[in-house]
Amino acid sequence: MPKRGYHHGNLRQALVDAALRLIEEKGPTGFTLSEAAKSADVTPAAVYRHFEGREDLIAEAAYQGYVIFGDLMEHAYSKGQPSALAAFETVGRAYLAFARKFPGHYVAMFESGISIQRTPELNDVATRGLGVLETAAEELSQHIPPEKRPPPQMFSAHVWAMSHGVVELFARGSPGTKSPFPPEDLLETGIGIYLRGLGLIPADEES
Amino acid sequence: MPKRGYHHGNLRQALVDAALRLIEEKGPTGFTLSEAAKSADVTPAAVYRHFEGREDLIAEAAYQGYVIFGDLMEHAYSKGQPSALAAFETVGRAYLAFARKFPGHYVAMFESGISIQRTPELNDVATRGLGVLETAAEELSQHIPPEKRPPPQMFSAHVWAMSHGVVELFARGSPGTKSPFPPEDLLETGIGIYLRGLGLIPADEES
DNA sequence: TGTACATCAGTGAACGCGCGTTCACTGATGTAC
DNA sequence: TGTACATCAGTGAACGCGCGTTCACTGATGTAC
Repeated sequence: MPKRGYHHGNLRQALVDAALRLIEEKGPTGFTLSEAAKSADVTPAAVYRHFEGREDLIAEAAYQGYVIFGDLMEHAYSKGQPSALAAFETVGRAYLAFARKFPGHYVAMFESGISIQRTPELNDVATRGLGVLETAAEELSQHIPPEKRPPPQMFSAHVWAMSHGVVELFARGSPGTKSPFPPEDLLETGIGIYLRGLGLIPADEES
Repeated sequence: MPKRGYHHGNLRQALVDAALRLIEEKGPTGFTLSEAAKSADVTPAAVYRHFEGREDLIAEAAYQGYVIFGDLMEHAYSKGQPSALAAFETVGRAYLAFARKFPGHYVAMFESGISIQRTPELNDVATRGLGVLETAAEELSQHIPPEKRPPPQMFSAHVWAMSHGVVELFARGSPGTKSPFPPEDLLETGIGIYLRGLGLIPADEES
């Protein structure tokens, strides 16, 4: 353990971590600056040494989430290469994996009300992660028979929507929205059926 | 206008309406009991004549939402009869229509953290609305070639997830998640492709 | 129809609480000589 | 190596605020006779 002296040593990151933990537990609005400070063993006023205020702290948490998200998506994308289909499926799976593994980040990113355009840096990093999904969709799109090829943006919007829906409804402990299926399976089969509808998977082949 | 006397006349419903307006504008946690009371031209304490407290007021808003939701879903279902496919598609469209037309209710129902099991009445009415989706899925499921027939619950979970995802990401004004397509089209095409993947729509037919 | 009275929907003051934010401060740490 | 000093990360007290909730109350409304 780091020596606990008068100076914290890495308070900035400790506050972000505390915020993420709180956001994960109580939702984006259940989190308070004071509680995050307390959780880092520090006075609320100390937060202002490192952040402009409450919003700024959440934004940093979201930022870090987008960085991880972008890395995971890019890694998944390249892992599936050179097959456009494999790359796309791996990216889809990475989306859910991210939401499961980093629920605090996920909430900070997509449910905290933080605008993606808050700063240019935030916008950049967010665009990168979501861009991977769009790139994968675009590439896969080339393989779709032209007569049933939707615009790639629509394509990726569908997949994003289904992924997000599965996360929100079934991957979280929201009461009353339980499903007898694990979210991984739900997303996997859902995307599989969708891709079959696009003619990307033969009708008799399981993804 | 109702005469503004000492007694309000219909304060209970006025409070629910105010709550719905606030929830729609500021999200489920942005809403406060005090503000709802002020918005109904009444002291915060007056709320306690009609509700047990803040939670109870939100729960009533959600309850009323589920009632409308159930009615709309049932109506859509019967309108699509006797074709299982038409019924299903109409129900799907009704889902989005509800979210668009009653955003306050939608948020109160699915994002406020109110448990569906809060009261038996709430549970009943919620189960009814969502049950229609499941029934429609089950029925349509009969027409799916057995070798690619998923369990009906999985089927309806997919559709629910995509619908919810479209609502959350594209039907609301969440900044940064704009799509060049109207949510109606997104959902319509998304479900269409999905159904084609199940072999429910011939490959060359547009829904 | 008029009067006495019970009901009960609202008031208004008060409460304790935790919030985000500010401010002057202190004392540990790092640097210059 | 030792000392003087600047820096700056934290403290702790204070603020004003709006929140949800309680309470004794008041006075309009509805009812019984």
